[in-house]
Amino acid sequence: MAFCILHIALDTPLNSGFDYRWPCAPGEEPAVGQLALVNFGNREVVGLIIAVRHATEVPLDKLKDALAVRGQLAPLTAAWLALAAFAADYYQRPLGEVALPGLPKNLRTLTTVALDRALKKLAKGAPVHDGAPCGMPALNSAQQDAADAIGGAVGFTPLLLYGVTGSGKTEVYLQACAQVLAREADGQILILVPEINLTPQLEGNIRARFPGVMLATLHSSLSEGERMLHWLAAHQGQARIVLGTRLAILASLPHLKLIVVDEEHDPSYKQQEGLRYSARDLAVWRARQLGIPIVLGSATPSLETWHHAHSGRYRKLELRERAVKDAVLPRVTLLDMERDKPVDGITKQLMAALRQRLERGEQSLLFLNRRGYAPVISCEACGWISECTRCTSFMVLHKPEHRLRCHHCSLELRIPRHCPTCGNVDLQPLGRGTQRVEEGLQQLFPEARILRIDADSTRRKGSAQAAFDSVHRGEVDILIGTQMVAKGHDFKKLTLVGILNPDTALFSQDYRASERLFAQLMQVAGRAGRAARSEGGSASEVLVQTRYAAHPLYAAVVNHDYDRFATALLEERRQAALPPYMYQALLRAEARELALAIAFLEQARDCGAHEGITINDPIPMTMTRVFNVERAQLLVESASRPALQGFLRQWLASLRALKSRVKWSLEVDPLDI
DNA sequence: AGCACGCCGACT
DNA sequence: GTCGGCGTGCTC
Repeated sequence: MAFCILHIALDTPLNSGFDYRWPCAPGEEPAVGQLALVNFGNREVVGLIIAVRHATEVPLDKLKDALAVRGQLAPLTAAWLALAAFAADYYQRPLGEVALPGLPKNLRTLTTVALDRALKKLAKGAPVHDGAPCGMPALNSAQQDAADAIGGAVGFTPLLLYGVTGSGKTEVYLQACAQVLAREADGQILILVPEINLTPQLEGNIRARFPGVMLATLHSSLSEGERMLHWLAAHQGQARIVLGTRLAILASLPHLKLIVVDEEHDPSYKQQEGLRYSARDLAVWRARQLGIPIVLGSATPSLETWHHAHSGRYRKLELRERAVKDAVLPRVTLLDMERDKPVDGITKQLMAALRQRLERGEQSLLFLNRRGYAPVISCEACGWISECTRCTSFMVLHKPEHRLRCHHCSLELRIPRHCPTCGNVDLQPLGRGTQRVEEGLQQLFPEARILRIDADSTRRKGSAQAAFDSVHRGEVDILIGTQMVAKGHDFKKLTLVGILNPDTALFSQDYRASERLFAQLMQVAGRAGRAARSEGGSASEVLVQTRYAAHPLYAAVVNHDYDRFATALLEERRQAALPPYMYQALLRAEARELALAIAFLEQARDCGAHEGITINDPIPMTMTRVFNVERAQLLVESASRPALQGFLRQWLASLRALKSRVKWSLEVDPLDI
């Protein structure tokens, strides 16, 4: 019997290509990009055929026969395989580890019968939404120009859609989508959003706008069954719009014609474990490879994107006004905490503003990016503080649960009655989290309806949605929340945003902290005053409590001037030789003893040397210990991306050869250093 | 990563 | 005499 050799990528950390025999007549070989079921070790796994050959260097007695080829499924396209290969190469991981986890699990584990059933379900009539088409709202001229520029772009065209919150970026996306759908008979569009809780809103918009057009969503909270159905709908070209979070960048989209990355600056586009890819960067690569336009939308673009837009690599489309007529940007005022000492974390001026909204029946939002009651408790007598025994961090006081909790290893303790070192019973909470602010507010405004939204208050499934709904229905006067409340929601009756304690980010070690703080302040400020004044909306304002009212970042926030701020920041980065003027990779090591991790990194430092590459000294991570594991890292830099890529490839080979017992990993383009 | 094989301490 | 600890090494 004639056979061919299938070169198959498997989800293994090392050397992901394995050869298998497949009995078949000449001319009837399976296609590259098809999935195959094989015996690997003593288990059955599904792999991806990446080459079909007639010879192999593997000794014939080692070769096994592949068990089955999933012939009923169209092969993944060469373009998709190229994307996976690029990502594997760029992030220095084996191909199988990139390609296979990107596929729905059911595709890998399902019996052929179940797969056939799913395919039949899709063939019979995909879940297409119908309903009365609703018309496109009129765009202002800047929006129209932007939509036309996107819709009419030919070939690889990266566009930055730069517009303040409320300037109507979503409308621009939708109208550009309409143009592309109308022009490209079976064209597909990929829309990426940063978080799952933003999808329902946009999903509703898209369904209403494009009745009869199939929309598939891809994000981590789908059930496995749904995920496979949606993935297949995209893979077979039935879904013409795919809306998803970062993992959707690896969706199979054979007729992709436009990519939209909304809030492109958002850190959640960066995967923070396993394959640490940037969905935004892969999206740009994918657009270039396919020769299609890509829109990166943001009110506060990442400095990388800003840099490209100003060097001419990306085209900048700007929306200067809020889209709703008469809606103006909220007035931002700094409240100097040195002059107006806060009580219960709230200054007199902010308190007066809250009282005024209560009297007018309007809503207020207080933003504090710190959950729990207090970040630490301490003994005033001996100076003991509630440190985690497993991490380099503090145990946070959670008063409603009567617990101390470590936010890094989730160690929980009952609140000690007395100091563990000196026995003093007077243990004091230091600092202020959302729970404590909520408690203070209830005393200050006993008549107000106060709601706290943070990861603790929304632990149960669906409770976040329920909380937001009750705000929308006007059942809440004062909303207090962490970054969970900063994104996406338009609260029509909200006219006051108070920012309680943003200063810590100003003096952070992390050079990206100020960029992130600005984006966060703009985003949370954007929750206010979205309704038009002519529709009864009143002037809305943002009050920022700070001890550093003279800081240039706050001046830029007050003036809504991201241009100047970003341009100045970019110049600082250039002078300090930081990204985007420098390309970085981070080697991390972890061990029970810090010295072991450092020793490994020193070995790593000494076994690599290369022209144009800077290898820094190993340093312990800021949070050295997490869950009793000590961590250290080593930064590698180069002004040339290709040089860095070339170096990393050979460096990793020598690191593997060290056969160290220390657990290590490499991150390319790290966000947090 | 899994999952074997493999060589040394406490149990029916 | 076995059960099982997790150290080393392979998977076409």
